[in-house]
Amino acid sequence: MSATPVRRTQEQRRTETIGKLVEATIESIEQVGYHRTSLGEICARSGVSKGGLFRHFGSRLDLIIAAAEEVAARHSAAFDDLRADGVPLGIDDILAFARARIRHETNVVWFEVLVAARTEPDLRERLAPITQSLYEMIEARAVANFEGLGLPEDLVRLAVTSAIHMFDGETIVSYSYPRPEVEAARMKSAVELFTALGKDLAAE
Amino acid sequence: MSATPVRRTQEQRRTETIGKLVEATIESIEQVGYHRTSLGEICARSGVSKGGLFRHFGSRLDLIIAAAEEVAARHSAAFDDLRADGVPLGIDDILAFARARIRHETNVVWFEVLVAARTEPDLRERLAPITQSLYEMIEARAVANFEGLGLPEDLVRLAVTSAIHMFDGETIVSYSYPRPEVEAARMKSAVELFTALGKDLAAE
DNA sequence: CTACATAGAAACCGATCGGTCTTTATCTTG
DNA sequence: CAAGATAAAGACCGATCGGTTTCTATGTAG
Repeated sequence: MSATPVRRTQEQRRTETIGKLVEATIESIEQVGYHRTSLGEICARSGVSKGGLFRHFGSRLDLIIAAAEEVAARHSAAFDDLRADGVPLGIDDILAFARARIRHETNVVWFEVLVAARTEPDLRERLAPITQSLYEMIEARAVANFEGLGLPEDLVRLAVTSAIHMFDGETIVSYSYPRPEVEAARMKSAVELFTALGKDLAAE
Repeated sequence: MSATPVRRTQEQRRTETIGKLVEATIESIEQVGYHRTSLGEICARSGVSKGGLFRHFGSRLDLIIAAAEEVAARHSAAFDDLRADGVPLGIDDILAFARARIRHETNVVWFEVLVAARTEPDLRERLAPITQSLYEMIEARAVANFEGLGLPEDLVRLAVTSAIHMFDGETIVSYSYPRPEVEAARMKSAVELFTALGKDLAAE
């Protein structure tokens, strides 16, 4: 009957179990939403028992926060891949990247948690710094990308967050009312608009 | 001890109770969110018993849908008030109106339900037509407002929905990460951008 | 190998969920 | 008024929730 008598250190067991729990939490929020992501659901998906769960996380909230941090970290990692060569990107590439990340399955975790945070003070308090540092990271990268082109930094920040918000709203609405043609047209227009805007400002 | 022996017709009792239930549902979603809006919560807020609730609504979902429809109807009514005189509005007024409606407390019901719908097929199916007709109403009004200025209808629709999505995303993020100065600057820039865009297109 | 600490399993708990059922109050109809 | 229909109350139900507790398995240190 064997079983798996693979010998692992305590540290290995610990991090592996934590990893399985966080991954299961992300997947569960993706697939069944924030509120149906119960501890039972997470345990079933991860194959970890409640006892195991509570050894590493003091509450459901702790696990949710860990999942949110992991999602933010993945966004960050995607940025690293994007500008690995250090060559500045065009506005079209940036918008395409932002849109793809926002529409990425992992990002629905962000939407779910963000909306839940509105009415859950504990969650909101702990999510706020994560949200803030995620935006700081994004904006800093955008500013760095356009460095030396004479674009006002504030405007770069405003433009990039505005585009993100637009894709956020579009994505959320598209779950219940998808309009692929309109969404494609929006992407096209956004590229044209922001490109023209960039040229105008750089020309000044 | 009296009580309230006010005589009402069955129709009056019916519509009054339904109204109280829908209103309580909207308030509850606003204040405690979609998922904590339980039947117990709704009954407590409305002063109606579970028996009374289930006389008029076959399930929690039915009541949620009724609340969503009411929220959409209120958006519609706000439009009626806005253009009561029939005079076309400027882009600044339109954006201000859109932003105010999206940030209005009642609209959080829409966000909550929209996000919940992603993972609840029953809700999504029934919310889809409501969402669609709400957008059709909004876009039709926008198109009507700019009639005769030579603006392509598709572009008007695209612009208005894009602005809405941008304010949607901004609003949702602002619950956990409010940035009043950035949000004000965004509004200002949006007005300038869309106004310039409108002039360019009308001039063609 | 022993003693101890950490990791993990699983039964268990009170509270709350959406929904049902039985009973009572109120209104309508003749 | 009486008889029937509709409205509303609230006790009740099984399922599930987050969390606790008890107990076992596994790794670590001497």
